[in-house]
Amino acid sequence: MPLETAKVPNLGKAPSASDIILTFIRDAIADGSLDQGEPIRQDDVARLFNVSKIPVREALKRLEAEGLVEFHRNRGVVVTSVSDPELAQIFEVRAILESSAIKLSIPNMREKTLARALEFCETFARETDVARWSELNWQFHSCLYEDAERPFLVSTIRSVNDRLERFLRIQLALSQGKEIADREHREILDACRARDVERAGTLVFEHIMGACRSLLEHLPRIRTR
Amino acid sequence: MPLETAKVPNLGKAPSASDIILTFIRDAIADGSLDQGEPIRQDDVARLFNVSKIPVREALKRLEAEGLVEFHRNRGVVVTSVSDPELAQIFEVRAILESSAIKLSIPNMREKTLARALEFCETFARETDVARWSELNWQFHSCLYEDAERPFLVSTIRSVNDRLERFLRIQLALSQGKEIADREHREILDACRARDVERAGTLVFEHIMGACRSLLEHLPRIRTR
DNA sequence: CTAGAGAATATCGTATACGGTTTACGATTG
DNA sequence: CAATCGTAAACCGTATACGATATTCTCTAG
Repeated sequence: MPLETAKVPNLGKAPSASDIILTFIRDAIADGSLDQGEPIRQDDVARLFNVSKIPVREALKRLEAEGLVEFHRNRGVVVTSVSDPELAQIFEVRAILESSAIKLSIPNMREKTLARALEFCETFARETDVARWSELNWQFHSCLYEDAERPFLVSTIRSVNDRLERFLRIQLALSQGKEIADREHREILDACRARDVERAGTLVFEHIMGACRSLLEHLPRIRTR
Repeated sequence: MPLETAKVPNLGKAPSASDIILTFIRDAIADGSLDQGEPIRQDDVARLFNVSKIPVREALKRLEAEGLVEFHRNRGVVVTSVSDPELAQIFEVRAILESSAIKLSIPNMREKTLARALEFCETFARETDVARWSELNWQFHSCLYEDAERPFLVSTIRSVNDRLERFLRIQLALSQGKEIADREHREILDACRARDVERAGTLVFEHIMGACRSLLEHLPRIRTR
């Protein structure tokens, strides 16, 4: 009598306290509620979740490895500050990886994928809630890389994107930010339809570096470094 | 009276217990003393260092974020297994990033850098201690990317390399592995001297993917996945 | 009123402790 | 004898506790 294995909630994969806290802090950095340079008090977070510091520290250690926070011995954890040149370099790595991904993807790209990408593109264009733009933007991008069948490449891109998330949200919210993104998305899609590998790669590269440029132009940075 | 801030050993960053354990376990995975799939018992490591489990767990959490180990809730931590396709994808990302890095580097490459690279190249060729090959190989590669002045790109390459470290050591130890690497290093160096950006990029890409191929050919993998 | 010493406070890093889950294994039953 | 069950041991995740370090406050000397 095999029990209905399908609909049983999988207890084995229940997230641990540190998993939940990890996601919470990562999101808080992404949406700007934790600004760069801002300290993260372990006891505060622990109290917030009614847990001890230990799962909090474990979550923070993972975020440290992801580059989102920094530990300062005996002084505490702060959200990593990103200087302009660093920001440009992170965008550049993203551009390198994403343009490679789309080049690998196009030769295998199915009609169905093109249709889904168009769908995401239009959902993005229609969405009025600023908070969701970045998420829909990612759906469009990652959809295009799916047929490359390179999960590791995509997850690497994802992790670079995580570092940029807070800035991407700002960039899209800039005047024209979303409109320009939408226009460029459609051009990229056209190149994919035409199976023009080189053009698509170049467009993706420029799409990303363009976002970087407009961000740097509009960010009045008063930071120390 | 600004003291030489550059060369003062930064006491503020004295390594914590978890830092030391992190390096220890990472090295153990790199040199093969911890094989893939092998469990890492928190209490054992703690006893080894005469500390509690807590710094051990924090180190493991960082290694989890680096992709070197996996937590299985209530069952323990194991060294991440890498399937053949995954391995190929990691090598490919490395090839993409390193070929881009050298292309960005060559236009700014100084004579001094070329001289240093040649030095590393020859030290690598002369070295007889298998254990040091991989380290010297990295010195040669990273030296070539220095003039790109892209620290983030180089650190991204470094982190991809960390995932491959255990396999790179195997690859270099294969018959002819080191000799082929040496020959290709010299070709790459020639292209750099000639400032031939495209050729250098292609050579680096092929150098890395070639290592990947020879590794996959010679790895008799009996793993489940 | 200011600079500096010293005490009080906040926060950190880690040890110890413990309940909960998984694993190993011998007992039990069909 | 094989399969299942029950129990004990091993191991994990997290709470509590505490010494160490950093920071802030207070008080005093100049």
